[in-house]
Amino acid sequence: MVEALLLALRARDAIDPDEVAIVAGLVDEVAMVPAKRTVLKRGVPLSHSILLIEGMMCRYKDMRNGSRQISAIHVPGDFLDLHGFTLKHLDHDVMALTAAKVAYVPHDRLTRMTEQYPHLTRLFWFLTNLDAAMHREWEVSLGQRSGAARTAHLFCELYTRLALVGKAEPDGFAFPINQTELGECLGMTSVHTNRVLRDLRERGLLDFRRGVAKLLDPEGLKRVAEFDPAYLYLDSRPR
Amino acid sequence: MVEALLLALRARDAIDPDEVAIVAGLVDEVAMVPAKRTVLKRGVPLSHSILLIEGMMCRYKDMRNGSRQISAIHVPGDFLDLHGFTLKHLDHDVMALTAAKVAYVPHDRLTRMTEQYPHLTRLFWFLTNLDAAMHREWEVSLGQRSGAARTAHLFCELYTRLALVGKAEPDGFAFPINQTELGECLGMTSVHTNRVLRDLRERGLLDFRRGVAKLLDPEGLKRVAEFDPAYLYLDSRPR
DNA sequence: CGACGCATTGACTCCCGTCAATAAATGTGG
DNA sequence: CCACATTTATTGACGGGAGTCAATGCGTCG
Repeated sequence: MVEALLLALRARDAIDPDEVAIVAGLVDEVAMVPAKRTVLKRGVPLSHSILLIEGMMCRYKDMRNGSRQISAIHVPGDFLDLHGFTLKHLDHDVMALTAAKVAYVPHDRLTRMTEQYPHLTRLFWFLTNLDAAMHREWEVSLGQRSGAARTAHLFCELYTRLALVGKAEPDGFAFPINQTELGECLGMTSVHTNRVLRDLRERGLLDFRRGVAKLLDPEGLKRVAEFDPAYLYLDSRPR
Repeated sequence: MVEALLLALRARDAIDPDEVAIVAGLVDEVAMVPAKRTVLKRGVPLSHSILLIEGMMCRYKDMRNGSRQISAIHVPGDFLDLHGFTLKHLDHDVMALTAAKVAYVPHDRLTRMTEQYPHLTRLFWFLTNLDAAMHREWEVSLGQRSGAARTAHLFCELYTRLALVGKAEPDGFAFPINQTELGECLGMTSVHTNRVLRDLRERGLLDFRRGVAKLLDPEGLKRVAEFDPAYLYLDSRPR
């Protein structure tokens, strides 16, 4: 159940067998979620956090005019709302992009973890700081990168993160999202997203169609994106 | 020394006197920093976190073409790099916008805090989650808001945060930043920033000149910005 | 007083949004 | 398996917000 989470943690620090058991013991129930379902609404008091086991989800905020900004994409092994443990309610919504499987982690178990297991506490704290690091990189994308570079960057990031939990193919990955939603990640309209995707395809960099991403030229894509995975903290060291 | 931090914490949860002493005891040395100085460089191993006592700073990332994105502004009471405690090195730089006063908090003291004081640990964890919430709101600004709305939003946010630590006047606040740097927060060039500021001034919403921001029409500014302070979590409750 | 940083403005360009039409893919019921 | 509806992708035409380049003005300070 927590295998993907352990892969993510082990990429950042050593986890001993006791800790594996404790992490596994955090999970209460497991549930299935249909695609497109909003699973967390802003402002609602929280009593548990949700670990994504299978599928993909996203965090987003809606504007009054109907537009939407997606602020993060979630892959298996990610918590959707570990930050909700200390925030107590969210400032954003979370929605399933695909049918998904999730595990519930009651906040009282996390509280107990903070009382008894400081190293795991720091690791979980690290996970929320990693979320923030990704948010910062998205700020850079939205503020400074061109449409094409920002699109390329998103695909580089997702490839890296999915590969870490064994969900990527050698040349690409499944990314079941439409162009409207992709545009909502990138701060672009679906029309412009479509044009950017055509441009990247014609340049032999990326082919994204029908929910499948093929990295035609990974190195070229990284170059266009100015992608440096340092912000993903893929170095195992004591935390 | 830690008064502003305590103001920020008390706005979010009750702090008992023992905890005040522990927080005060986290601080090691205090230092002055001249304006424009980069105080933290990405990638450098960290052994302490830095609390901002006086002045303003920012987090930023530089692009290869010389452009820069500022991803956060810091006010007194903010940690510049509390996330560095678990990340161990930063993914961004931090620079002083003004002359500033900072306090060093050794990581080993924070580690001891995680071992002995779970409630304070959760509060400090909360602070980093608050950073992430602000990053998310900036993503929304950069992705969805127009230049004028995003500028208005930034000033609304800063007014709220500065007022919380007693650094705002009734009708505005000191914000010692030039239009180039302001543009780097907003993902715009300095030229366009200038035009947006003129527009907001002519509309009677905001007057920002020579490092001083006057909110001419706070309600109108909030309306233009679609500013909802919920993401700043200004509700005191057990964490 | 002169140098420098910063602010302001104009002219021009272009990336990207808007509006709209059409095609292609997907789903659904009979 | 077909007919139809719905969603999604694609493309064109047009306009506007924001970038670029460049000139000028202004405030500060050694």
